[in-house]
Amino acid sequence: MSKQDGSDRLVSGPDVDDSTATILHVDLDAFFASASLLSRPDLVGLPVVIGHDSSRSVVTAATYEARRYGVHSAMPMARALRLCPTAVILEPDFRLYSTLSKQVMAILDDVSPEVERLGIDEAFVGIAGVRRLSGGANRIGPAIRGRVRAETGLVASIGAASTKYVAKLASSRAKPDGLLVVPDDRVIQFLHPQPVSALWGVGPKQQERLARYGLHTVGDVARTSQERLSAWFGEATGAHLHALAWARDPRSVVEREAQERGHEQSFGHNHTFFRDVTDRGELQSELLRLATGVGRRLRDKGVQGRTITLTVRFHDFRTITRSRTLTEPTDVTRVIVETAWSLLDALGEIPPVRLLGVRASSVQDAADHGLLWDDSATWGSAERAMDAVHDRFGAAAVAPASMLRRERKRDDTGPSGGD
DNA sequence: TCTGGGGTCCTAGGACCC
DNA sequence: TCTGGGGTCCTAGGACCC
Repeated sequence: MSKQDGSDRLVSGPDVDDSTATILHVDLDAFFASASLLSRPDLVGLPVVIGHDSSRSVVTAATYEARRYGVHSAMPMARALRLCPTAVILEPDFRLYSTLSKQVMAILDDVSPEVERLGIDEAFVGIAGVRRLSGGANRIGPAIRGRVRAETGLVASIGAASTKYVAKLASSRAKPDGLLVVPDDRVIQFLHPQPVSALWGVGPKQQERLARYGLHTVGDVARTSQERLSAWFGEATGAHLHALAWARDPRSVVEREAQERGHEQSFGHNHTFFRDVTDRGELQSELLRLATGVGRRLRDKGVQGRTITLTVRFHDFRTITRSRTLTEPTDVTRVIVETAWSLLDALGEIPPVRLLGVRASSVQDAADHGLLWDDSATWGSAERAMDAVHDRFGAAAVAPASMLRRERKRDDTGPSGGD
């Protein structure tokens, strides 16, 4: 993939043939960092890193100035600071990001009815249906970039092609602050020289495996038969790699399952402790806190999960999961936390714990359990009542007693007090 | 270098049923 | 008596993406 610091930036001129480029991929440049700098103009031009200033934190986002030092997202904060000691660290402000994201998406909705959001800072826009009225990528692209800049102060880069995959790849090469239109007759020459990591789904591990077979570029993969790729990497992966290497990507815009379903397939929370934890009670109360968040989100969405998964990461980063599929799907915190507790109990003696997680999956629309008069139904209505109070008076108003105790304890130490 | 938190998808093995 | 093959569900782990 691109080097993320803009050093291999590629943009197209106004005369490139845009007749086949029916899909745009719009991606905000260094979104969290740029957004945070809107209220800190004094920091513009300096290396700025978004994240928590604590030893177990990682970089959430970095400005291009910081990236030039080798800093990138997901990098441990300690390492980032070693690479770039002058970096300014800013706490993320997700409320601000969400507001700005909605503004940008609204601009895209203005451009075309075919907009598919991908996370908070990117989207596909299908423009086949609007090109008669609004022109092709060469006109719409700059128009979107201009509006985003004027109305939000943010910078968007845009890739355009006939497939989602190539459009997304093009936007990453156009960064920062660029537009790259890739016509169909130039797709192969654009695609094949790129490293295999440019293939969607190829990360560090897969890259290593491909290298062992002498495959280093997308072209190398393209010239390998699908049968051979499937034999080496498995049926699905082989077919996937071969298709992408020839720029075959049949997905249309707004064909995303979650978007059609209206909700995610799973809901989970996890938490990394500031220091490793051995105390059973502390583990249990953290599970309660996590399960409370999960239950709340299920009820908010009107869905229920049938499989509860506990994740435990030990001090040495070894990570295990244990799951249980319930006979009935649930949105009841009590049921979720008791399942998580029993999964934890079943582990017996365990090493010090670094992270705990709780996730509900096999999610379906909430069933009508009105006829069920068991404990969980009682708990369910109690929790719904609590949700309502929560909505009116805020999080502190209602919480299980053991959580309140825990929150007080947290306030005592403070989030960075431990390190 | 010492690794966040939100997710998705794939693989593989075992249980179970027909 | 010892045995096949397909399908589905569940569990665990892991890679990957943003």
